[in-house]
Amino acid sequence: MTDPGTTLGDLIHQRTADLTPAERRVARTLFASNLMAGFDTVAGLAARSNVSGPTVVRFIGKIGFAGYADFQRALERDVGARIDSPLRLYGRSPSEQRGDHLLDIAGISFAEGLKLTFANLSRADFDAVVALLADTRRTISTSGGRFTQTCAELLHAHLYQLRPRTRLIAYTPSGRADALLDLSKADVFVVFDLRRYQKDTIALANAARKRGVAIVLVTDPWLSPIADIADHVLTVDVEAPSPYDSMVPCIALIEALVAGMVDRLGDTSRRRITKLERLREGYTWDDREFPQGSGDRES
Amino acid sequence: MTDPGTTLGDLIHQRTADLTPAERRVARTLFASNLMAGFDTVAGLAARSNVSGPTVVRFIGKIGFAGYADFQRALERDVGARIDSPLRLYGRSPSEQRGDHLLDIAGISFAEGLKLTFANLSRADFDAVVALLADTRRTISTSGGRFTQTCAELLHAHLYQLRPRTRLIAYTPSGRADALLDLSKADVFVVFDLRRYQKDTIALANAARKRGVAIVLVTDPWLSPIADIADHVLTVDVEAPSPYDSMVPCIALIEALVAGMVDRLGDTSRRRITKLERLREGYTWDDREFPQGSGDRES
DNA sequence: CAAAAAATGTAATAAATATTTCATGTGAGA
DNA sequence: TCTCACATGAAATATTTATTACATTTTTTG
Repeated sequence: MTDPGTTLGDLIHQRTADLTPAERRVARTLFASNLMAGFDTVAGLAARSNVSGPTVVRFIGKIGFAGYADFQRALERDVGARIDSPLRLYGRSPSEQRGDHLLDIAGISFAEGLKLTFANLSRADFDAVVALLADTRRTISTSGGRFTQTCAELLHAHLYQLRPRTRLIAYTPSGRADALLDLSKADVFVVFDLRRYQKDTIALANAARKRGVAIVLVTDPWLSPIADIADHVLTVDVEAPSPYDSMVPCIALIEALVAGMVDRLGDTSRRRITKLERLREGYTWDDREFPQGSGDRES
Repeated sequence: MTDPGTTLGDLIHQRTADLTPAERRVARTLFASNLMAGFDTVAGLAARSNVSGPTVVRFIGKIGFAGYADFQRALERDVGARIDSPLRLYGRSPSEQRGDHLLDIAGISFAEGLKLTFANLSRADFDAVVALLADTRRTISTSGGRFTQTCAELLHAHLYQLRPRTRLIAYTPSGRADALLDLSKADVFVVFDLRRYQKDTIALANAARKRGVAIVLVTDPWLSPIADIADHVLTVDVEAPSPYDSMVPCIALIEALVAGMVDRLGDTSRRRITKLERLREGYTWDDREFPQGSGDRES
């Protein structure tokens, strides 16, 4: 059965490559429910995933189980290992808000989210993406959704500092349409898609795929449908101490990618940065009356 | 089905009095396994409890479920709500145990920076700022520098969701000039200025001061000159595992402020969010086919 | 653009499961 | 000791469920 030390989630992640699109949808619903959907019947899981029963069965077979019952038994052990102790479960009172100021709670929460995110990021994918981004012959296009456009902009700003041939796809229907025209096979398309996944972003990614570009997806652990067609998927946590999702881990990932690129590009990028700053000194409208600024990055 | 707020465990405990000895054994088996045994079949649970199938069925009926299937669905939700962070934490294939990958170093570094930032933030200033931002009679203007404009945009996007009268000052000379015209005494001006401090941002803040607005400054521990004239100063760390400064703690602070506002505004903001989402449903071209996401925020 | 291969769903089937019925066992009170 | 109410399980049954075989659709490839 499963190796000791390997969780069911890992197991599924490992075999993701061999899965067909419909089967991947099953994997997605599983992840989206913390695997809880696996306790449903075959038909139930199939319905939730918008696939047929046999697809679920084939999926279970592919990830290495003899049958659905076998899978459920493994699931029971897997989930059992991760559930809180009974004392915690039934002992906690509703108003057990240990902790004082919101800032204390938020600080811990953010820090934990970050650690989790970075611990679970695939090293292989991360390195591969850094390599892609550091390949200065390719053009890098970045894009995001309503909120995550911010992330795309930040990544673009950094990339722009480090290398030529970077492009930010404007978050407008026409901007996105135009972008498609220019995509060619040697390009890289970095797309941010956190829940709730936007249909138009998915459509954009699909169109990009057809043009043969390499697709890098940054998404949450529930996995955007774009994961099906992406060459590399990087997942970031979105848990936050508020009803909203957090972009903190996503921003951290972006900065980590940039750090990786700096390592890799070394002098090449350093020279470019210097050049850029010279240009800015001469041409920008700001900083003109106060020309003392000379550091790496400005705010 | 189960009452909201009552866990399955509580439910069983409540009905314990009505149970026969054999049925109580079933309850014991369930508790002994953190309810996990409930995912077994009727026959399986019966065997584990040393009772017969019918006893299990009668037990399920007594605690208020229509049938075993009904019980299992409830169990799924109950356990799912309490399970530890999904698949992570233990995950990761054996070969990639934490080591010296950039991601390991970056993860720790970011987490530490966050903890430090939040530990050192002034509680008083934080609360005061939340109060200011939650005062819906005032108009809130946000602005930033070349890089930190991103932060201003993010804060603006959140504020806009939560309350009326918010304004993002465009990062252009004319945009900033125009902004000054509209600033009045009852306004709040939130400005981001991380090193290296931009002269034009400082000038903008000075002009705003003259008009009598309340100034909230977010800066790094070295303090932008704006600190001298600001009403409230919030400092965030900028250390990063790269030659660049990090915006991660700054983003986290923004999200914490938003969390504070949600607490404070409560229903008022909730109603606004609902209204906004209704409007969007009617008018946007995206998101129509993917309504499954349950998160409040979209990407 | 056609042919081949792959993916996926439909329908049939076999297995298992939950549930009901009913007989047996157990203990309390006359 | 008898009886009655209740608890419990064995066996039968009706239902649900997983699985297989096959047909249809979609995608890939030459």
